[in-house]
Amino acid sequence: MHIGLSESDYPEIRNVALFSEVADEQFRRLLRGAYVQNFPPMIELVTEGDQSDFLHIIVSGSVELYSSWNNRETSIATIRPISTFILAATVKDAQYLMSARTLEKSRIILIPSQDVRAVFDEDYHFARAIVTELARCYRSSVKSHKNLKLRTSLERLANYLLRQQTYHNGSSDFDLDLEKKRLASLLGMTPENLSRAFKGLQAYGVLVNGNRISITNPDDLIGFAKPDPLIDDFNT
Amino acid sequence: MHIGLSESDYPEIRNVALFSEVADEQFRRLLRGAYVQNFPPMIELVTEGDQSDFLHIIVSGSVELYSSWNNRETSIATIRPISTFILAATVKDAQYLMSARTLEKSRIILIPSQDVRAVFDEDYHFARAIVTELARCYRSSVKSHKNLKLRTSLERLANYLLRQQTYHNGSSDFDLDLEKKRLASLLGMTPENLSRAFKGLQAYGVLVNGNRISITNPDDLIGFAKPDPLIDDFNT
DNA sequence: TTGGGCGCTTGACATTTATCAAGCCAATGG
DNA sequence: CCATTGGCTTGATAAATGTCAAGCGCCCAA
Repeated sequence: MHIGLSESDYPEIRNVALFSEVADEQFRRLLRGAYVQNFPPMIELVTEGDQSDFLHIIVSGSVELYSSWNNRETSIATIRPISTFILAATVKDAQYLMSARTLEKSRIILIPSQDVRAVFDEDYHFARAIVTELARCYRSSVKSHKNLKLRTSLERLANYLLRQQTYHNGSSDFDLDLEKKRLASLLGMTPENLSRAFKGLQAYGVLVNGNRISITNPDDLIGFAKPDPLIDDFNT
Repeated sequence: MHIGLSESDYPEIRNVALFSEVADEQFRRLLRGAYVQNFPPMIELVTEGDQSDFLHIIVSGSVELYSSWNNRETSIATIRPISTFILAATVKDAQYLMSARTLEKSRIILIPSQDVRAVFDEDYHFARAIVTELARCYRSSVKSHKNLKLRTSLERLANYLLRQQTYHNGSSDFDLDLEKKRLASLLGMTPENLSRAFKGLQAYGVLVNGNRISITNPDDLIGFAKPDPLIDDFNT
C-alpha cells in the first residue's frame, strides 16, 4: 500500500494551492520523504490523540473527520479533493484532535510533519500558504459553530441542501454525496430525526427520493433557511 | 478615547507572545499605526460582517465574541488578557465572522490589519508566531465544536466548572467570572436551563450560592463530567 | 428614599430531539 | 436462489431543552 512518490506525481501536487508558490528546492525537499497511498473505503487514517506524524492531502475520494467521547461519536467535517486536513496539529506538533477515515477509495499524499515545519521556516511562500489555509480552516470551524448554535436541525438541513445545490451549479435536482446517517451526524442529529426533517422540508418544496433531492420551490426554501454568507459560504 | 501609542507602552506589548521575537525594526513598524484604547463595558468593538481593519489585542478586562443570525444571538468565546482576537479575518483580509464587545472596562491595542500582513511578509519570527496563534485558535474552535456535539448541557456545565476550578488553582471554592446569562449562552443553553442544570449538579457535589461555586466532591463531579484533554485543555 | 430595571429563579407547559422497537428494501455473499 | 446484513423509515414513547409568566432581590438613578 505504501508507494514512494515518483516524479510523475509532482505536477499533480504542484497544483495544490499550498505548494503552488514554493521554491523548487523546498518543494523537492517536502516530497522527498512523502508518500502517495491509495486507501480502500473505511480505513482509519488518523486517530485522535495520536501525535501528528504526517500532513495529509486528499487527492481523490473523500475523508470524514470525526471525533469520539464517552462512547459517542460525531462527524465534524467531510473533506474532498484537493485539500489538506488536520494542518493545525502538524504546525503545532501536537496531538490530533479528530480522527479521519476514508469514506470511499481515496488517494492521499502524506508529508512528514517535521518536513512541513522545516520548509515553513525556509520558504516564505509556503509559510504564507500555510497561514492562509489555517485561517480558512479556522473560519470554517467558526461558521460550523455558528450553524450549530444558532439554528435548529431543520434549519441546518435546509441550509445544507441549499449549499449542495450551489455546489451542483444551482441545479434543482441532485444526489446527496453522503450517506444519510453520516449527514445526520454531520448536522448534529440522529438518523431518525433526519428522516423526519426531510419530511418537514416538504412544506418548503423539498422532494426526497432515496439519495435524490429535488428543490421544487427554491424561493420558499431560501425564505425558510435564511442562508447567510457568514455561516454558509465556505470561501469567505 | 483614541490615544496613540507611546514608547512606555512598548514593553507591555513586547510581552505579548505574538511580538516577543519580532525584530525591532518590524516591531516599531507594527506599532507606528497602532492605538491603545480604554473602553467602558458593553462597547461593541467589532461587528460581524465588517471588513477587518485592525488586529485587536486585549491587555486588560474581558471581551465577549458573539454572533447573531435571524434575531438569535449566541456567545462564542470569552477572551481574557493577554490575547489577540479575530486574527483570521486580519490574515485573510476578510469580513469578521463574529462580533466583539467589552464585558468590563478593557484596555485594547489596535494594530492596522495591513501592517500585520506587511510585517508577516518581512519577519519570519512574526510569521511563525502568527501561525502558532492561528493554530491555537483553530484548535480551540474544534474543541468547542466537540464539546457542543458530544455532550449534553449538564455535561458541558460540569466540565466548565472543572476547567474553572483548574483556572483557580484547584481551589474547591471560586467565583464565576461571567454573568450566568452569558455563561448560559456560551454553553449553548437558556438561562432557565442553566439554573436547573446547577440544581442537577447538586447530586455531584456542586453547591451554588450566587456567583460562588463550591465543589464539595471533586471525584464525583469528575466521574460525571469525564473531562478529556482533547476537549477541555485549551493549551494543547 | 424609592421605583424601576435587570438578573436570576421557579413552575407550568410546549417543542424539539432522542431512544427504542419494528419493518421495509436493496445490496451482498453463500 | 435465499438468507442476511445494513441503511433507512415509521410509530410510540421518553428525555432534554426551550418558552412563557410570575416573583424575588439587588442595584442604581431619579
